[in-house]
Amino acid sequence: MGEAEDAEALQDELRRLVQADTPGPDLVTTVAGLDVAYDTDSDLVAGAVVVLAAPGWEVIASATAVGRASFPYIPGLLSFRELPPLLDAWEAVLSRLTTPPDLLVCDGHGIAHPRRFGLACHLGVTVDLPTIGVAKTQFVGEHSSPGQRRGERTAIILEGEPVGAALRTRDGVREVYISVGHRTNLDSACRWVLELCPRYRLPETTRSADQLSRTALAEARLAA
DNA sequence: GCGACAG
DNA sequence: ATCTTGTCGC
Repeated sequence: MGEAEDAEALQDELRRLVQADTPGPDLVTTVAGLDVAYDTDSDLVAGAVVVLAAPGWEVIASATAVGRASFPYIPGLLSFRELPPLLDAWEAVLSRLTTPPDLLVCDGHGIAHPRRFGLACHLGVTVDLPTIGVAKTQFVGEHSSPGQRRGERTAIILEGEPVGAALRTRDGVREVYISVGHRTNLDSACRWVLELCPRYRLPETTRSADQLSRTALAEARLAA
């Protein structure tokens, strides 16, 4: 059995641990954003985690982790490539906080995945906190085009099941793709994403984590 | 078999 | 993912 087959089998096992929602009032005061940057001509990777606080989304904590890519990019197995650097950065940022973030926003999909276990699900069951996936491009399923106004959305359907939403975060911009990761629901996910997009198409968490991971990678290249 | 395919 | 600043268009 190859690495890919092992990884797929693990996804089918871990999928059982995904929880649909966290009961109780969904107060969100801090949100984490996570991203990974890759070097063009080496296996250097940099994971970054930023923590933003409502309502202004200022960065209250952040951490990065530089390492070597240990798994290739294979559609459907992205989490096996990105989780190592993300978890390293996650541990670092947790040590700088007194309270864990209320929500983690991932760059990629959650259950909108061939085996219903994308990056957001894998990260969620690993840290056991609410996670959502916010992807810039579609991966699986079909959906109609949502209206051109901010907040409009359509369902992403995979094999007859709703697995996410194509959400317009700003008037007239291309939609983003939202799906549940762990311990949350699609309505809450879309609401949080809209709050995180007061000005741009992508959530402030995504923008901030993306920028931090790139600068961390650039610094690592100089040192190496 | 062929093409598509998150980041 | 990555190559990359200013610039064309609404």
